[in-house]
Amino acid sequence: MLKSTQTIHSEVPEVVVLRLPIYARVLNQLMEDGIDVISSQQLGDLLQMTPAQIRKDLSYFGRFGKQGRGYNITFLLDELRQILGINRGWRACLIGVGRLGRAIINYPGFSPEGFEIVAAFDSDSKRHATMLGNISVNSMESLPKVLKERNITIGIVAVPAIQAQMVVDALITHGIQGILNYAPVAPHVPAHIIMRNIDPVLSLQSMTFYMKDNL
Amino acid sequence: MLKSTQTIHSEVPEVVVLRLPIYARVLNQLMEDGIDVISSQQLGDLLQMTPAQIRKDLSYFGRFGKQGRGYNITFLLDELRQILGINRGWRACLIGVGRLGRAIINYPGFSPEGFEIVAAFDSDSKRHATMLGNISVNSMESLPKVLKERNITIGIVAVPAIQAQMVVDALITHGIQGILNYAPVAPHVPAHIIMRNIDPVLSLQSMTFYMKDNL
DNA sequence: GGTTGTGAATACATTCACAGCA
DNA sequence: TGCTGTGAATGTATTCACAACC
Repeated sequence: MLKSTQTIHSEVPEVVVLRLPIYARVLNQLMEDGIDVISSQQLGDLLQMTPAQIRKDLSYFGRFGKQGRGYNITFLLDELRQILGINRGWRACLIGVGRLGRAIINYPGFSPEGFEIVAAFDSDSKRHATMLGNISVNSMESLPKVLKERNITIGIVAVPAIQAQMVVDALITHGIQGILNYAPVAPHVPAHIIMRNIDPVLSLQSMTFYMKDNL
Repeated sequence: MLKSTQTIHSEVPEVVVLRLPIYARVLNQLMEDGIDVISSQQLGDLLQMTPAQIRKDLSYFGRFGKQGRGYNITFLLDELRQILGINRGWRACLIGVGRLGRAIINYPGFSPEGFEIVAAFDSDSKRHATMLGNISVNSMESLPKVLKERNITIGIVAVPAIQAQMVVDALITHGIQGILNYAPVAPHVPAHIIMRNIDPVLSLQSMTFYMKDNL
């Protein structure tokens, strides 16, 4: 389904990739609102960014708009979902089922977007074989087997900082391709592994820089 | 306690500010490990970044190192904590005490870093006056009064996407300076308000871009 | 020798501005 | 006319490379 005319730049800047899901989300909302077409100007107003940036970002992947008209929302959303790889489901496992891990399993935002947590692991044997919702907690020893059997490609890490590097190494050894890390530390990973860190404390600590002189 | 010789650039790039907490965290770890001095080279190895970037980042705020030796860890950490404003406590409130909000209140990472959630609010009256740990859930109407009384400057938003803009507006109206937003949408805020978004789904969706062609 | 701090150079990201098209 | 797509221009961030210093 490739368009023969489109030019795909070999290297898309990562900042651009980070913005695509934001575009996809707002387009999805617009679609639900029953809107058909939108210009980069209007999109920029909604997202608080310049129309030129939106057009430039999209131009890395193809020519999706119509001059004089704008972008067809359904079409553009579809293209973006394909580009991002979110037009299909992804299977993830959770490592660490303490308070944080249990909160993650109960987070209702993943599954509607196609991210399904289909296995959980913990190093504490007291937690093994207990159930969390409809998945059971496995031992770390069963990691290789379960990852393979269930075709899991994403690991969600919710263990204490001290264990994070070890867990990440194990995940990578057994074929995980992407890691969503909630541990308050940034483990080292080889270049072909893609990792995202969720770290609310770091966010707060960079906020207070701007707040400390007020009042 | 200002050093008279140091030059403080009037505009520090935001990317630099975002990295400072990362430096502070690793320095804290090194201090606990009993290490006294570290070079930008060693720090760069630990953090997977170039020594030049670390030196340049720090140079925005002063001259903290010693040629031929490196940085005294205790001293640098202390300076960074002061620069970031994390050498004192911050009082936050939580808005939205659904599953996500309750997970946030129970998150054990905030308080050791000086961020204390001292009030909670919810628009659902069935939740009012219930207790979460040792704080009670207040009505949205009491927001102005409670924020003022308890000198709260940070708002943590954990409401559904649809309510997020309204809640953020209310927080700003009543004097909140910083917002940590967990809602899967980026509300609009005036320039003087500093907001950080925590959005694991966006993180996953930008991950899959790099994963979709593997295997 | 070893390491910082920093201008200069390079690399990268954003914005401008306009030709081209519906 | 109205808007896209995109080279060129500008603005920002990173890295280099070296004088200054311990």
